[in-house]
Amino acid sequence: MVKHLNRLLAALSADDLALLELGFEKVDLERRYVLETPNKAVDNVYFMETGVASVVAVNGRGERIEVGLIGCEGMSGVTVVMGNHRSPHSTYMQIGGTALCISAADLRTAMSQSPSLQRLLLHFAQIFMTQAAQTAVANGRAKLDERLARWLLMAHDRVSDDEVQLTHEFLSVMLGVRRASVTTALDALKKRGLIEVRRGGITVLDRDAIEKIAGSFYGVPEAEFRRLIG
Amino acid sequence: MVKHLNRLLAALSADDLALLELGFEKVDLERRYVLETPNKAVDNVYFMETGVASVVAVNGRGERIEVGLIGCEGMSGVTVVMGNHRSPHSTYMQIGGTALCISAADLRTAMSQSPSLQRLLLHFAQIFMTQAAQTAVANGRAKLDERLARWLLMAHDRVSDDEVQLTHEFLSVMLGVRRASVTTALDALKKRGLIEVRRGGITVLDRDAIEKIAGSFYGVPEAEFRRLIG
DNA sequence: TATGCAGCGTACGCTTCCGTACGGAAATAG
DNA sequence: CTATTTCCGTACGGAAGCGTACGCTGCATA
Repeated sequence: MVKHLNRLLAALSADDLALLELGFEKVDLERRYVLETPNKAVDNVYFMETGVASVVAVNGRGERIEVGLIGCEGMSGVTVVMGNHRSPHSTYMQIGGTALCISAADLRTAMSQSPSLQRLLLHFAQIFMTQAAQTAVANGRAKLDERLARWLLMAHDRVSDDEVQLTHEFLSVMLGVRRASVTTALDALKKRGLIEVRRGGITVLDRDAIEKIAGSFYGVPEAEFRRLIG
Repeated sequence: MVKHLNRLLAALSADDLALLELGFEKVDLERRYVLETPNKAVDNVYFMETGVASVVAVNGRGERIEVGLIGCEGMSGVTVVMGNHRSPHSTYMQIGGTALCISAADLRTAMSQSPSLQRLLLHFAQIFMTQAAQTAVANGRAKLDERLARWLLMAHDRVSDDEVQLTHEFLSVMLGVRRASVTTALDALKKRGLIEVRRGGITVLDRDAIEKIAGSFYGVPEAEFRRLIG
């Protein structure tokens, strides 16, 4: 039996997995690929294998900011799990990768047939909600270097090696700050030898030290994941 | 038949309501009363009638900040609806009031007996999640006056008259800023004639103008509520 | 090999909000 | 009625991050 790269699928029973696998299609998702559009029905749900997607909100001034991050530990389309068809946020790939795609209709059917499947996906929805809440905490209370550290750790958790491939520009959208502020903050980490910065990529060198900077702004949803899914 | 003050209960069918009403107990909730404690099992769930409760997170420095607001449109214990027993946040009364209280166990039983009840409560959970996400947006992108306007509007939606009873100190915890910053920001609104400020209370005089200040930082979860629950 | 562009480093004045703090006014208790 | 506590108004220096902008560099294309 093939082990799934996606940690939600890896946690499912063989029966529940079988319910989903009929509808699965493996897809490549390039950077900037749009998984969900605000207030439009969600047609497909993606169980990420590699790569990272962001859930992003836009305000009235056209400014964007990230409210959630999804990688191999999760899925897009949490709204579908909650019995809904759309959400006010957009979701797109931040770092390219692959995923198993299933139609929202097929997922709904599978969930209605298996309480244990529904249970697991609802648990993930709660973790995702906790992530959004902790993002609110970080945005309200943390300094830029702490928020940057938090984001790097969350991204690091979701990539296979130590390299996070993205530009300062993208990162600035995630954090809701200027591109120049990101450059400066990254430079501070670089000078302390905690990361390596290249054009279009950041390599994590000293994760422990970065965790110290992030402090309690990192780790709450991650602990919930371990508790609820394992 | 008695109409329920709580808007979730008001939206339920007679059958679903009957499932819950056996377990209900009407309770008075004073300001500062704690409904949920971080990482402890949730014993009771409250369908608010009057008053306002806050879901609050604490960071490693002991600073607090609000991630969600609950009034007559909702319930505490969203975590129970998602099939869980606890959450990393605390919930307590911000403005005293009354609620219908039901044990988490009874709520779980009722939900398992009625898919339509589960559906409605899940819809509320999604609205609550949207609120947390929008709080992240506001904390990351909005200026203090915008966030204050947003909070006043959300509180105003949840009280019967135009008076919101709370101190600057409480409000500063909600917004995650200094008490003095709240005083200054309120003063600016007062000078424009949009609110009246008294010791321990704020009266909304010109809601439309306050909505203009809040801009798109207010209204997203409210629209979701209308769409999903009505 | 030249050209263009996306991405990065840096700089400067400015705004917002913080940390701290002091004093006065309104409510509450003795 | 006095004492005490809670709450509110205000002030000042300072830090963080913004808006803007200019120039350099690595990579891709022709």
